[in-house]
Amino acid sequence: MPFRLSPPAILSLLKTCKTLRDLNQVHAHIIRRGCEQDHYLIAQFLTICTAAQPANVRYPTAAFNSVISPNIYLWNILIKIHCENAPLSGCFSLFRRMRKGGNVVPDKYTFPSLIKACSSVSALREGRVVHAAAVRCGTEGDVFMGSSLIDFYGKCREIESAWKVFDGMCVRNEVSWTAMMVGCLDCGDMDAAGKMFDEMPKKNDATWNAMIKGLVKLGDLVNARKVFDEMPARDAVSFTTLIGGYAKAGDMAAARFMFDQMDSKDLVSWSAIMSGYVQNGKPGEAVKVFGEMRDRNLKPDEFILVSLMSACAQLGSSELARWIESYMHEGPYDTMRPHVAAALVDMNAKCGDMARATKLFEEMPRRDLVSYCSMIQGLCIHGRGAEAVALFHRMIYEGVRPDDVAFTVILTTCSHAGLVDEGCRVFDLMTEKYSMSPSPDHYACMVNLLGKSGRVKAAYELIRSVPMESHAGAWGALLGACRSQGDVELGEMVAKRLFQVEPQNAGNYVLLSNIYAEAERWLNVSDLRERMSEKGLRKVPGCSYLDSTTPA
DNA sequence: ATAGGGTTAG
Repeated sequence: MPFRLSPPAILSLLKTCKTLRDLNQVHAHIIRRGCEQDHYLIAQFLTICTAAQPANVRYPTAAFNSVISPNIYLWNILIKIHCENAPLSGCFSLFRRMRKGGNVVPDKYTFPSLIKACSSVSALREGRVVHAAAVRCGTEGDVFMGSSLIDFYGKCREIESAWKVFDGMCVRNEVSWTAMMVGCLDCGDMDAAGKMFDEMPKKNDATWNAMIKGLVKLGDLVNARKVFDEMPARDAVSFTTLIGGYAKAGDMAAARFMFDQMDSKDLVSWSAIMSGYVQNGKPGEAVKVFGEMRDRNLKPDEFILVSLMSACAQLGSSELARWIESYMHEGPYDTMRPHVAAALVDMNAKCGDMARATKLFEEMPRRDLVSYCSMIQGLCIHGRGAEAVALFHRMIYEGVRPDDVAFTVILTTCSHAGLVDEGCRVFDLMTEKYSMSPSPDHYACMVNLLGKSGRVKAAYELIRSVPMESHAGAWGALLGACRSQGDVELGEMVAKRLFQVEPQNAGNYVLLSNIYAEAERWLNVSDLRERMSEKGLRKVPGCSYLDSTTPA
């Protein structure tokens, strides 16, 4: 390093930094030039450090630590960096360190980042401590402080506290009003939210978009669209929110219409339309959108690639899977991030490469619930039920708590593989150890499991005790089991219940009719046919999987 | 330098 750069030169060099290596070089210039105590330069350095390496708080912290007496400006930056990238405990120890020996007084810039860190993990107690500290420092009257507190209490579902802050503020702006309105929306209080929306003196894009999101969340797409249309200037967020709403409602035609109307699509909107297609079982469309995106020379981000991998898993295309993996290998993608790693495992398992899925799974730094489920399901698909059960227990042993989806996956696996005892044990585990109440899907799995092994009576006893309105699927599964076991008496009983719960479902009539037919009780068969036509029910014609891929 | 709005996996 032959030159001694002037501080302004260092600063302009700093702004070009991309990698840790670049930063190291600039840092060396700072030290060489003896600028380590230059507060302004160090402040810029910390900011750019974090922009380049968000997860790495050690480097900016080290640079900060070499400053002998950092001013409040520097402290605030470092605290913010920790609040956005490090565990809450670290943020608080830094805050304590500042208060004890920092020779500085926290100001109105110090607290909002701490509050935000608390709201991101719903740490109510800790947030109250910060609130109290801010009051002691006399900064509670600041608009930023008030707005972050409203957001915090809203996210912690402490709406009364949020109101108290809101009402106590002497100056409010759009952010304060919007945060309060979002608090009302999150509490499901649409009336209060609507009142806030109408009464607030000024709205900006975030306000309008928050209201659209609230309506979308309620499933009220008509009013969401109305607000969208009334909005003075719709931006990418407005479009994307509505696209997400249409996608969740299964209306991909409307989602696509919105998407096509956007004149400046950003990565998030591309991600939203792709995940919409994936959610609605249209993986081919998702892949097509990905192609359009690449035609425009846009670089996909991790969100988009996760959706693409999910689409690939649905297609089961090993060629595409290999392409995606090599594509990601060449780019700046972190395949160890939980969502990405889980998607990779799932894609490989569903595209037939269990060896690759296993390798990726075992190489993960920490295997999370979703990756475990992907692996268990993969083993199930490949007929390796016993290994799937073993993996499920390893997951629990590793301290990962199964949720309802995980239990559905493992129970389906047991049913698929005919592992009756194992399935029953898992079901007991769910209800006893984890005290979860089984969903209709769980009951349906158990009914299939017991039914397959001929224990239709046991299946009947299991679901008789739970309210049947919510368990039509399980009763349907039981009727199917009665059919395959040829149990006419139980079949009749089950069908009678189903006819009450789902009078429109022709499938139940057909199943019972088949049970009668197999028992050669033709009178009952024709009797049932008559009842069906009286109700105007017709069996929906079945079609093969191959036919269903090319719908009319 | 600080606060509010949209996208990801089983």
